[in-house]
Amino acid sequence: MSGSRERILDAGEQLFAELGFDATPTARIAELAQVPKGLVFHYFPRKLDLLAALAVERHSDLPAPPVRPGRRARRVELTSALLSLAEHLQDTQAPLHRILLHDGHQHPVLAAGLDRLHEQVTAVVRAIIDHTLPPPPPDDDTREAAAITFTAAVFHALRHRQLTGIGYDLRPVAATVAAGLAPRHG
Amino acid sequence: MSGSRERILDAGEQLFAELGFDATPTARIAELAQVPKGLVFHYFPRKLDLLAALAVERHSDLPAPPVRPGRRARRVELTSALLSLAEHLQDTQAPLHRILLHDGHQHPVLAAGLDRLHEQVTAVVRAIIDHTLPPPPPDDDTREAAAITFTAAVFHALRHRQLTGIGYDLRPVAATVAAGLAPRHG
Amino acid sequence: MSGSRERILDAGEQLFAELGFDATPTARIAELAQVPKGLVFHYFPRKLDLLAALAVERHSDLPAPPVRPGRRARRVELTSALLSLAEHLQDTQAPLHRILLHDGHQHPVLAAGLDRLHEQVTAVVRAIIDHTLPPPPPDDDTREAAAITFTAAVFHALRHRQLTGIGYDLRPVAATVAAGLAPRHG
Amino acid sequence: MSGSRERILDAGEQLFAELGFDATPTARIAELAQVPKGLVFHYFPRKLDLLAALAVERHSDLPAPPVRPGRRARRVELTSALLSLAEHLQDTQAPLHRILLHDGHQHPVLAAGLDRLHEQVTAVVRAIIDHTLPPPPPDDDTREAAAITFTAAVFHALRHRQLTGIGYDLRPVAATVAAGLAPRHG
DNA sequence: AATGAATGAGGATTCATTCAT
DNA sequence: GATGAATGAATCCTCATTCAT
Repeated sequence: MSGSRERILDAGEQLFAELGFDATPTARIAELAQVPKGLVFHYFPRKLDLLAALAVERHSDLPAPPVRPGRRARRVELTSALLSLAEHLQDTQAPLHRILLHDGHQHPVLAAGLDRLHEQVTAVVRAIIDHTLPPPPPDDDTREAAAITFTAAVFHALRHRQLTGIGYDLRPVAATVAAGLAPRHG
Repeated sequence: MSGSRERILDAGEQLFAELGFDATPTARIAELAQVPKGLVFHYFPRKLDLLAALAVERHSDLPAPPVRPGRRARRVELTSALLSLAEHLQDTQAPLHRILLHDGHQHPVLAAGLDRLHEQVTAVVRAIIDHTLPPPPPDDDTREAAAITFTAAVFHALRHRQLTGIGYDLRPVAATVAAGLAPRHG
Repeated sequence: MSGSRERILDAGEQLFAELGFDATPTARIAELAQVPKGLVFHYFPRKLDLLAALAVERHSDLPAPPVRPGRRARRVELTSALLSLAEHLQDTQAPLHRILLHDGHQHPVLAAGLDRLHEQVTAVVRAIIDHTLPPPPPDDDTREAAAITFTAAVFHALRHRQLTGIGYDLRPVAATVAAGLAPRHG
Repeated sequence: MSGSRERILDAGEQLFAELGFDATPTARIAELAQVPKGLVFHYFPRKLDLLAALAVERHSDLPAPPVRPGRRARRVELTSALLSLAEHLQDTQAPLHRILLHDGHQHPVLAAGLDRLHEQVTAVVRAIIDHTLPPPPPDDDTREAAAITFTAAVFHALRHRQLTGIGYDLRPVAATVAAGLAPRHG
């Protein structure tokens, strides 16, 4: 059993998330993983292979949307549910997410992981809409457009935080999306 | 007259946009600028100073929104105006914008430039709303929320294109934003 | 039964001939031999031991000279017989020969193998002279000198091909050697 | 004026000749040249560029054939002149010659240098024949064949010495070549 | 201001070899 | 005998930065 390989993946995940792929020396990964430098290359012939392995082996499904099903929802709850999803993502900041957002261009597998994450967030947003929007339900296109809109903004917020260290206020976005889902005049 | 300094800035702008800050050797900047390597450090003691100088000296105001004022606008034109703004930004891809999006974390001045760009885009979106949304005008908060929402999505689209090389479809976003601006039931 | 050992020798022979001793990683030998890396070192504690083993175990006698004994030969056949020997050697290019020519300095056993090969070629050339040179027979020294001369040139041709990939034209050499064997004025 | 560059070339020439290209660490070149490691790469971005530069900048014309023109020559002098050329080459062993013989395959420029050297040696041999062979002069083809034969053997002798450290006896070769140049029976 | 030689600290990667199982 | 994880020294090369002129 090779705990070393996992420790290397752990170390890579942590350091790539923290410093970025290019700025992380393999020596430091080995150090953090407490393995000799050569072992990193035993498992991952090139540094890039470690990055790719992370994208493949360390993806995790997004936690289920934090809504209480079966409860009668009101409009105001849509925005707060959306915001709590966003906050959750910003606070959690899964290391892999940071990596994908920062180094998604380094390898096709990373870009794929980014798309996957995008789709996952959209799915959760979709679910939130379905569970919290009071009837009548929106038509499919409207709902999808709303989900995509919020997802794009969430990604921007994550990236913004990564670049500046400051959270991005998504309340206006949640409000706009909620408004876009409201029934309109004929 | 020191055309050299400008040529160095030009070269840095181009290469940082293309390769990223870290991946651009100063030697290559000197080469592209056709100046000796030492001169780069004469004007910009550290590589980072060149990057910062770019953010300070090479920002440009966003072109005026491509709408014809004084013309009676209809709802459909709001989304198309928003989309043409987004397309314009994606197509133009000012080098400095690429730099800000990719390396905004390298220096406070860059983060500031990013905020500035954000505000500029929001201003243009605001103007588009004002010029193309048929009466009655939305209240200020609603308009602002819509502007912020579209701006966030535009930034995500720019970054998405930078990472994957593929344009991001903002039509659903424009539709949602437009819907969020429509008058609703009491 | 340890077919593994033979497969390792096969792989080493092929790769050393192709890439040279220094440029051949043991890992690649193991891979080609389809054995685990550790097994290579089980049989051959040092990489050099594998090379030496090749020189000892993989030498083969040169094929008999391609002449039909008992047949009346004419002068012209001497040069063509010499050339066909040379061509045969250049075309065959036994892996071990390539190894000896390229890495003869790595180990005394290799140098010995090189001498052995030299002697074998000389013997064949000697035989060709004996079988194809019309009477009167040359004196021993003359014949030996001719054999040595052609052998040296053959080795140069083999090495030339190894370095440049281009065959070396030995026709002038064969002609000179044949002329040197011809009876002269008192 | 950069004496450093020349010192690096000197060091490379010496060490490549002594140890071979692959077995010579650039660090050791820098050390011998008494320059910092980085300077080697300043002048020769890749190790191979240094090797190629040697082939281009360090070739030297072969010294004029050690014959005294205008003097009446006898047959015996042909063989001794050829041998003294060979001995001269074996003793001198210009570093570049060792490099070409050992690493001629590393770069096209080296292969070209090898051809050049071959041609130079042939030219000298040709000149020796012309100056020492008593009349009647041989026809052109015969002379050329003799020159090529001796050249091939000289190269073999040089390589033999490089591999084994032992000089190769070219007397039989010289004798054969001389015999091949002698006038024959019709 | 201008120049390019000089410097040396990394940094990725290779690879023979060892060793516990 | 067989296995592949483990080891770490060695090596090529990169690059920001300094500095003498």
